[in-house]
Amino acid sequence: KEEKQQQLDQSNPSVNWIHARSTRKKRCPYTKYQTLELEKEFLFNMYLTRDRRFEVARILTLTERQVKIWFQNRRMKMKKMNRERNGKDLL
Amino acid sequence: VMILRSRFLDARRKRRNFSKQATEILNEYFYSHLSNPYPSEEAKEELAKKCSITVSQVSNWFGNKRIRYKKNIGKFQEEANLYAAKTAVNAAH
DNA sequence: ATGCTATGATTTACGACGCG
DNA sequence: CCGCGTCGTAAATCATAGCA
Repeated sequence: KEEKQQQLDQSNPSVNWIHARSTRKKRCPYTKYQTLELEKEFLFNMYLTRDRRFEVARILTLTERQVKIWFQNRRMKMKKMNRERNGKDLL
Repeated sequence: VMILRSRFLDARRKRRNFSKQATEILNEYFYSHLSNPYPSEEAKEELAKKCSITVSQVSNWFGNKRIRYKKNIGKFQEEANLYAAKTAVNAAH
C-alpha cells in the first residue's frame, strides 16, 4: 500500500503526501455544553447503544455520525491517557 | 502527601519547547525522508529515545511539521536546504 | 511589561482496515 | 454487504513559551 509512490524527486518538494480530501467537512469545535454533556455520557458508559446515540445527538444538535465519532475519539484519548499514566508515578 | 501533591503538579508541568538537539534530530529525519515523512512505529520509538521525548510527542511533531511544511513550503526552503546539505555531508563521511 | 508568532498539544472528521 | 470497532492521520484550533 505504501509502495505506490516511493520514487519522488528530492529536489521537487511538490510532495505528493497530500491527502486533502476536498469532500471533507471542516472541523467545527463543539460548544462547552456539548462537550460537557458528551463527557457525562461517556462517564456513564464508554460505548453507546443505538438508541442512546440517537438521543444524545438529538439533545446536542449533532448528527449521529458526529456522536459516534466523538466517542471513538474519546476512547482513543482515554487509551492514550492510560498509556501515559502507566510506567510513571510510583517511586 | 506533599510528595504525591508535588508529583501530581509535576505531571501538569507547563510545556517546554524541545531541546535544540531534539529538534535537530527530528528535522534531520524529516528532511531526509521528505518524499515520505511518515516514520514507522519503530522509527518513532527510536527518535523518541534519541530526543528524550515520548512517542506521542514525536507523532505530534511530525503531524505539525507535515502540515506546516505543506502549508508554506517556501518558508521552509532555507531549512530544507540546510538539512539536505547536512545529510549530504554525513553521507560523504 | 506587551504584543506577536512559533511551537507543542488537543480537538473534529475520515480513510483504511478488522471483526462479527 | 453492514455497521461499528481501532489506528493513524489531516487540518483547524487552542494555549502559551519565548523573544524582539
